[in-house]
Amino acid sequence: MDIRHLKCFVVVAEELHFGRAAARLHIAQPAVSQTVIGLERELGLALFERTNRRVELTDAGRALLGEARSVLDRVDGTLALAERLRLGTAGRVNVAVTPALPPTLLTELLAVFRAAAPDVKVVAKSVGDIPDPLTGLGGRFDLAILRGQIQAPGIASVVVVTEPVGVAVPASHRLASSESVSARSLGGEPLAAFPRGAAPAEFDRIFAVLAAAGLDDVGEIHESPPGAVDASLRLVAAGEALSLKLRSEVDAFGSSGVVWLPFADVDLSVVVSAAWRFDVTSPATRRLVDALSSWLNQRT
Amino acid sequence: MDIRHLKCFVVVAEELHFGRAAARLHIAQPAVSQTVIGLERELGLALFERTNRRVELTDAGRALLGEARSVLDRVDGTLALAERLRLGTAGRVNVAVTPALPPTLLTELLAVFRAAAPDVKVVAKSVGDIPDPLTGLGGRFDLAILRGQIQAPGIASVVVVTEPVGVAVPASHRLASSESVSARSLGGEPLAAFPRGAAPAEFDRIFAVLAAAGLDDVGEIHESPPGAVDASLRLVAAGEALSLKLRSEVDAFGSSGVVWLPFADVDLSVVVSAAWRFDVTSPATRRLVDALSSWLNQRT
DNA sequence: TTGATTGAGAACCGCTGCTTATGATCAACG
DNA sequence: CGTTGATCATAAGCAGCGGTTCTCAATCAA
Repeated sequence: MDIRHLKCFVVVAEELHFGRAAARLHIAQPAVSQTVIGLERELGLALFERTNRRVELTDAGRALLGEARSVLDRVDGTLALAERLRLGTAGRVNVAVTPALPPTLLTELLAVFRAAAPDVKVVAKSVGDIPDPLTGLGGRFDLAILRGQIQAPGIASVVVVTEPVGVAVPASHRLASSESVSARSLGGEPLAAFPRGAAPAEFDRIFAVLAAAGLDDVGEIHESPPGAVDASLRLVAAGEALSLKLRSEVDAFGSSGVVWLPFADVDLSVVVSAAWRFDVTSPATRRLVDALSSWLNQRT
Repeated sequence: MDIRHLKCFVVVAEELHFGRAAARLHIAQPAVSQTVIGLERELGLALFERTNRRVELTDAGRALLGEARSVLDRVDGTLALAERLRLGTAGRVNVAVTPALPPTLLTELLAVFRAAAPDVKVVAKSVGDIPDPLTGLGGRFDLAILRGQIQAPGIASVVVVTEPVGVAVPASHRLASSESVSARSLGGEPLAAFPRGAAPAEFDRIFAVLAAAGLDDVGEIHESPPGAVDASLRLVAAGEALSLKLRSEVDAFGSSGVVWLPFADVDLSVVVSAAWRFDVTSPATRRLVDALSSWLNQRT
């Protein structure tokens, strides 16, 4: 049995006329006869009762018509799904996400993706601070949202947002009333930060910049798990430490015992970018990237 | 796209190995490659990611696998239904039924049919007293349950039950205490009966037999619609008339003001038979007929 | 490097499914 | 009652497709 057989059967059943059925199928009438006869032979059942003047469904034909239609419906469904997969309006995109992004960014991005392609299943997976998740993890990811920018052959990327790092200060602290702080003024203050081992390059870059701006005596460092922004900020709120943070991270922190101050003399910006393999991208990924870039343009 | 394509796709997806898939499909390996490639071309999607050492489903392949399986399931369902239709364990049988059968007979027969073939839809339709519903109504019926026996070429029949006609008498009537009645003793009594026009041959046969046995002055006749046994019996219960009835009809009549008496001198038996076209019978009809005859044999 | 494994490509061939032409049958109609 | 038209089935021919076998290319293990 074949889809061709079923299609032929269904159309003849609808027309009850071999000639018209043939016209609808864009084939000649004898082909229709042959196909129906072939199906009847294979099933061992008469599907139609033909007089030379009228064609009628047999009871068996009536019973099988529904089944045949459901097969064809499923086939159409399959083709439709293939179409959507091809166009990128359906599918699955695996997104690698680094922790410690601006707190609302991921949900914003997911909303953008959902709006652009509701039937695309976006699976965001938090990865450690891997230099290049796209190629590094056996290519299991289609898209990556990272801090910094990837420099690798075949990898395209776009900056999603860039936000300056400042200092989270307890409301009771002597610096809390300032407009901004200098690097040097952090001297001797206890700091809450992620452990150096979690992202040595980032860690060293930050303190190199601060040192260059005059911070020579770094105070004690309270380590919190990477990505655990709240843990650091609770220490700050308790007056136990200062912490390098994004303004949005402080804003998102519920309790109000913390003040965010920009640096006056150094620029510690966090750049968040999206990256994907430029050569091999699934249609769904391509569509998400397009949605992302048009969202960025529109937001200027 | 073709069922062959889908089957091939599903098997390869299950085996993740073209050679083994070919073995399961009982074809050579290149045919499997060609078929899968053909499907991928048609859909415009890569379904598998092949290294020479490993075969994996792509995301698109994973998404389509379920669809493909559901198509194949429906196809299997269709073939299974065809099989059952061929064997007669599924289908539809149109049964022509004459009114005025013994009251419980039809439900008994339907129960027998249901037990023999639960998935066969038995549609009983009451027809007037047509001499031969099998051929007379454009052959729309597969089976007929009738009074009397059909004598027609190509029609097979079997007697289902035969039951004597007696007289339903009001409990207060002078005859009510008799063991039986003679034809002559009905002389002058008002009778409740179906109108002669409903079945002239039957009507005339009955009264000819009664006349031959000595009934020469038939009383007034109250007509009830054919098949309206209760209407006649209510007249009897009210003492307004006698009525020719089957014992089972009187037994089935709820109220108890009616007595059934057999005839002492005439034999007015109702024969109920099932009839079907001997040459063209659908498998389901054949199965029901078989069930009926084995039920009759077993009931001896 | 060598051998084994595995998927893809090439060449061939028979079956199948489409075509056109024709036949058979029945209803409608003059 | 023969004729005509409509309709489905059959016949014969041809092209394409799906299968085969043989072979190659790439990769991994030894």
